Amino acid sequence: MGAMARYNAKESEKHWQAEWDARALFATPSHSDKPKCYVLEMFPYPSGRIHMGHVRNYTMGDVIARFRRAQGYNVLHPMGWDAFGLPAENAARDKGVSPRDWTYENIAAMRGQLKMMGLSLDWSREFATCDVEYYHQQQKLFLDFYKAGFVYRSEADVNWDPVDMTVLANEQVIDGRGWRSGAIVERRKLSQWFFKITGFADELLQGLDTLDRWPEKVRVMQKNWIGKSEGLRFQFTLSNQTALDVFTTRPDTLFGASFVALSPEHPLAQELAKTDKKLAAFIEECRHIGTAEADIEKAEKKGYDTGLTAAHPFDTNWKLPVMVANFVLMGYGTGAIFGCPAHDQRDLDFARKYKLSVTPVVVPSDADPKTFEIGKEAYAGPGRLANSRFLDGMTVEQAKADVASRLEKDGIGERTVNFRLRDWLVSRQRPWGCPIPMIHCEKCGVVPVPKDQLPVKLPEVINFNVKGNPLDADTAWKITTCPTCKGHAVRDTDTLDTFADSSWYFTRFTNPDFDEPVDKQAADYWLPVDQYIGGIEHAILHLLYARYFTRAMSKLGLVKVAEPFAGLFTQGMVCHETYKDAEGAWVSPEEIEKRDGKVFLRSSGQEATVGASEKMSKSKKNTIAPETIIAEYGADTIRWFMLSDTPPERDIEWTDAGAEGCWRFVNRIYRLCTEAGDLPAPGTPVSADDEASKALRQASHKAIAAVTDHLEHLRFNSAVAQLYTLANAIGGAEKAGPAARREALEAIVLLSAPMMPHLAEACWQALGHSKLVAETAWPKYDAALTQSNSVTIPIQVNGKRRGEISMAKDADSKTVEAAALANDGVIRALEGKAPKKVIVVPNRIVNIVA
RNA sequence: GCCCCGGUGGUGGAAUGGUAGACGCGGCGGACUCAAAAUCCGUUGCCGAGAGGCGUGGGGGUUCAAGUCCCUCCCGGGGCACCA
Repeated sequence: MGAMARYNAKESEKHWQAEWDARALFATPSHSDKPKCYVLEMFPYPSGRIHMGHVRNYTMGDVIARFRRAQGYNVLHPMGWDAFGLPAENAARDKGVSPRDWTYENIAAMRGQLKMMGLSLDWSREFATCDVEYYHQQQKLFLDFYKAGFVYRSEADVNWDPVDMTVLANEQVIDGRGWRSGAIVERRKLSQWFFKITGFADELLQGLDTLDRWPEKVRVMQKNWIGKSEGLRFQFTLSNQTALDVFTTRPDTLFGASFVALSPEHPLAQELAKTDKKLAAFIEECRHIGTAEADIEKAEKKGYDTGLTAAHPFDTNWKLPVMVANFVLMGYGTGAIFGCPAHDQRDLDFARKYKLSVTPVVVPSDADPKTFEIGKEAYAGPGRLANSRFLDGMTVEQAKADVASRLEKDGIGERTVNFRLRDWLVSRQRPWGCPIPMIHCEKCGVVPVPKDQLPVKLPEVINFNVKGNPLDADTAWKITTCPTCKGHAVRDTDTLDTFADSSWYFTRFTNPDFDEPVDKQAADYWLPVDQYIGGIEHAILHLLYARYFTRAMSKLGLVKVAEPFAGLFTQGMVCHETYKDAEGAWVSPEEIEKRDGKVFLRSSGQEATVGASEKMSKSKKNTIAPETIIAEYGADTIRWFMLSDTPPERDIEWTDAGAEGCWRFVNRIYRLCTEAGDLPAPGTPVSADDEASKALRQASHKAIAAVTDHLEHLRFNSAVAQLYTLANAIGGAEKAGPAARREALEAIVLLSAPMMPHLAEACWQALGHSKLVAETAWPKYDAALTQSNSVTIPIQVNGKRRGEISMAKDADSKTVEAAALANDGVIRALEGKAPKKVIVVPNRIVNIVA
């Protein structure tokens, strides 16, 4: 045994990364007899540096990729860059650099940082969405979608900055003002491109049921977002002889109606406001309550009586007042409703305020219809109809169907399905995105760019010293000829929402060099992604858009699958303590030091206050730079930290003490392997001859079984705990034979390899192997060795633990019962009483009922 | 308001209805050292000298047995929101 050698992570990691590269171990072959496994993490925006969130995300993905590779799968594990978007434009404007150069420089820097993490990525497939070749293929897809009728053009509101003469993204509008100019933002109508995602609303909803390896939470969020509701659309005839369309999901409550309400934005309300100043003022008031004040006014239901009445469809003598109400949304249904206060809380609040009638028409089964009354709470549950003429006695479902059928027969109603989901507006008036391959001709109108004239490339130089969209101002780029009539025409100067870029990149990874968007053979082999990993913040939009794209592509015959991600995992955030100085300004972790459980500023020695642990963010100055940690301890330590202790779906807190603990463990494994003493040659068969060897062998095989199972289920923290347990067993097994010790050491190296791949290679070499761990199969366990042949069985008396006995495994119940009753603690607890009943659960527990 | 998750030692967290607190961090005691670091050994839910008692947010229930299942309430986090 030599002096304790410390593991030189820096040198070792560089060395093994070079070895993996030299053997191209992670380049995925296009043909293989092995089963496939596609592991993917959400690709990053190239901001310039990786952060702890990336480290956590990519570590988890890498563990799965390496684990599956060792298990004999053909693994695809690619990486790329979500490279279009606003930050590059901002950098270009602020620093005068080209967005292209800025982006590619950031990519180079981040690629270097990711490589330092030792991720088993197939870098040969790397691309950025701003690569001409990628957006070229995306333009072809856009044209395919257009041809198939998945794309249409329509007017839509945009945020317009009248000073900068530009369209703003929602996040660029702060308190109603442009973030850069400070000008009050106006709403403007522009002709915009839409993807008709609503055409797939039902499919996208039903598809959720097939995604059994998605978090329930995400499926619920998507379901709510799509927001399907089935109901009835029908007409009221108003006192001014016009017809008013309303939508309801509760046609059964029609006899409980006490008013009809319009959205303030409803055309009829607008029309009436022209001659009714008070109504105009009310509508104006509603408009103001819009966003910020909504919280203050906190949902007080308000209305205005238009003086019109609506005739009840089943009794034309029955007149309902027509109100304009602030809680009716124009964007949902028809923008008009009938109110049934007894069975809808909003309607009830409204009715009480304006003293409208409240008639219960659905009575719960445990209530008496004669006396059932509505107080402050509307009743929305099941029951039988009452006060409803021909509907009386029916269930809610029966009454819904009956009303719908009658109104359909009368020709004034129709059953409809309503979705909350809207079509996807994809036009962006921005220069750093995928140009929309369309041409506007004075004579021919909107004409697609013929595929053989693609790509529509972004200009080499984008001039930001203009008002508005640089592409629009670039006449040389914009002016073109019409592909149809050869006449004067201009290009569409909008680019696609960057969510489009990330909606099919995983498909492109299956063959990124193909000269069409999709190599069907490759895509059909690799898709769906078996395990997708990313942040919960993408639970709705990115994942829904990607699902939509895949379905649309599937309809076009480009891919076989309808659902792109068979398995989804959403990891938690990385948090850190926050610090503030005496003035209340945020202070970064590097600026403080801890002494005697207190925190002081390094610069002044002043005491600082410690705040809650929060998501690492620049604004709260509580970030830790991954490269600093890697430089200090190496990539394996930071990877191990990210996997330890905290379940992967929860938020993890970065602590220095925890990082040091991880580094100590790295060294402990290294020492166990390098100071193992004499071991038999690799491959020597093991037999358990003595107790100590047998115990160690059992520990090894239990660990193999447990770690394998935990990794299968992404329980990284539990896998980590098992490895600590095995390390403890090896450390305490001086008496075990050399063969059993070799077996245990090899197990711990192979099992920890997906998490700490560089350390594993160094240890594997120290154990005398010439092949790399990255080329070595996952260890197998001997089931006989995962169980001991004697078991400790606790004995309870009346459910309280009073003793324990050691028994042979699978000993028969009578023997166990006799031993239990003979136990001292049990005898004491029984106090001479005879047991009434003895429950023996084999190998687990005995409970004596006295 | 509705829909999801959560609530376990000082702390992060384990636990197919069957020994609550595995494993890590931290603490305490010790060994080695001139000393420190590193390392190693022991110990560590609470009360109690001990026997023992009490303990998984509160209350109730099912069961031989409940952190786990059921009811109810409280607290924290997330999502959606006047969606008719």
